[in-house]
Amino acid sequence: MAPQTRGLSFPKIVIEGDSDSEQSSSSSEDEDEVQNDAGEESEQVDEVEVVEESEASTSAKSRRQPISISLKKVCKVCKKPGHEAGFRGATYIDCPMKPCFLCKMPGHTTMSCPHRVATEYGVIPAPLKNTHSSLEYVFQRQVRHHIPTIKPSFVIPKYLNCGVVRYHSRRITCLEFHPTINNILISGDKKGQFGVWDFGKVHEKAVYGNIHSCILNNMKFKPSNDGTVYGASSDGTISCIDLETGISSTLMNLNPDGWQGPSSWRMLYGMDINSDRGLLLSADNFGFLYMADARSNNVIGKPILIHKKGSKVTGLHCHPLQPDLLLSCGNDHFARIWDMRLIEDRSSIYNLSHKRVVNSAYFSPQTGSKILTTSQDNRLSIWDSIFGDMDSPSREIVHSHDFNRHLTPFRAEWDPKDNSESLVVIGRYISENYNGTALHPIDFIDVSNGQLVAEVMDPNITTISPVNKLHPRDDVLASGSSRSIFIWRPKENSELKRQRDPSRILLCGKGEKERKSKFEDDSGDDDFGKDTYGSKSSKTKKTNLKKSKVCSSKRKY
DNA sequence: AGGCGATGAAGCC
DNA sequence: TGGCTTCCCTCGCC
Repeated sequence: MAPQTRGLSFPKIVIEGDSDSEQSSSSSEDEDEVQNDAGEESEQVDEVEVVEESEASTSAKSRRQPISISLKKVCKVCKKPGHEAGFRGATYIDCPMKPCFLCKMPGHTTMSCPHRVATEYGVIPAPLKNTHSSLEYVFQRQVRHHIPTIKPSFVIPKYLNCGVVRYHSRRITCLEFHPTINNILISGDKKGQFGVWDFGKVHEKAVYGNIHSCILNNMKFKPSNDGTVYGASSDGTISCIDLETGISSTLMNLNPDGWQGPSSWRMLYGMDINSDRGLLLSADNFGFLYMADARSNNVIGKPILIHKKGSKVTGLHCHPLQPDLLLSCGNDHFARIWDMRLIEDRSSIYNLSHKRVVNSAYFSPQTGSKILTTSQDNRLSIWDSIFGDMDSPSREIVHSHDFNRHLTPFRAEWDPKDNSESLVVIGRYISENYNGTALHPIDFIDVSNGQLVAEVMDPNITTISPVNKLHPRDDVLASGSSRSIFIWRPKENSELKRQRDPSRILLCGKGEKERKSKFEDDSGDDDFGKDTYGSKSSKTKKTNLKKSKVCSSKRKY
């Protein structure tokens, strides 16, 4: 990470001997070092002590002491000696001086975090569901525990079916399934490029690069014409794209005068369509909501301040059944509910408070009675309008998704097919050691009880998958990981041969020809896993490959 | 293979 | 409020 290297790039190096202070401060870990050094005498000579001190004391010490260079290893996180944080093999060791990286509470590290080891993964029980008497407790524990849940088990698309590697030239920022044609997936990236992919035919794909000039934050199909897609971008425009031709027109432009500096450059993030009212809604990085007529494509009215002035509105969602309700979320740590009939500056009817930035907020897809939010405090929150209230979430689920730079923000998404409105998918930031490889799974969580239903991953995909979308009709998951897109299905059986067909994993971008020819060489190989997939080439992961039987190739995704 | 940087928010003064 | 520094598992390029 850049800040780490920056912090250590110009250390003051003190050349000193065994000063009194040094000896007295030596800890048990220093003793370990001594033991190690005893074995390898040559290392002792090369040791360099890295200390942050003033120039004066540095020169004074160097004058006084005979030259003996010693290197004391310090933790790269807290810069203190005695322990080290970082990857050991494929397992990340936390700095014990910092709060837990997962739940943010002090006193333990991620390794021993109760939210990581509990069977009910990361669950904070709903406040209203707590037992109030011992009798109730006995009932809950001994009777209710054995009552099976009355709902069908979830179908999890957990097998990698096909993918396009390096499809986009920058990281994926959004994905949408076509509302009527089953195998069409559209995608947007950080550069503003727009992709259309027929994952049924795998090879049929197109990327259009001249529509937006920077991040394509959100896309929506036009309800009255599913051959048209709207796109909201950080270039401040909403585009109207024809799916067949890739030809687009600009519906809205918030920066008609071009670049006048960062304080005036408007970027559009959240977007949704209210088909009952024929409205296209979008919101910007200064807290304002914009509306346009979805039929005439004309902008309607003035911008309305819906979040803290100057703060980004990260998402918008219209209620699936009640056209008068709108949900928004933003950098002001709130998700807010609005009545479209009365909407004006700061007129929200509910404000759902969070501890950090809210990445997304969605009504449950069928009844809209629940709200799911993803916040950068590493918690998913469920707000239940029937069995709870809007003052506090009816459930919070601790889940690792708090990385806020260099990755597309994580957004927990409902499964639109789940009638119980409880299955949710979200990518995981923190990695786990799976057979010696550090992987970042895509998590399926049952928000009715907080349990982790499934962790979806493939040993060949070592990058984080922040963008995930479940198909509106089929048991299909689309995931966006870095510049690549993957399709997952629930069964291997009949798909097995197809899945192991290398031609179902397309390689694009730089080195495409070379890679393709290599694939052709490999195509005769029965053991697909051995030679057609690869893994990361970083130091930690390379060592892991020795242990991993599957990942033995130099090639990577 | 290692350094670099694109980036965004929090927290401090 | 604004400027500056810091920040724990990125990722791809040079």
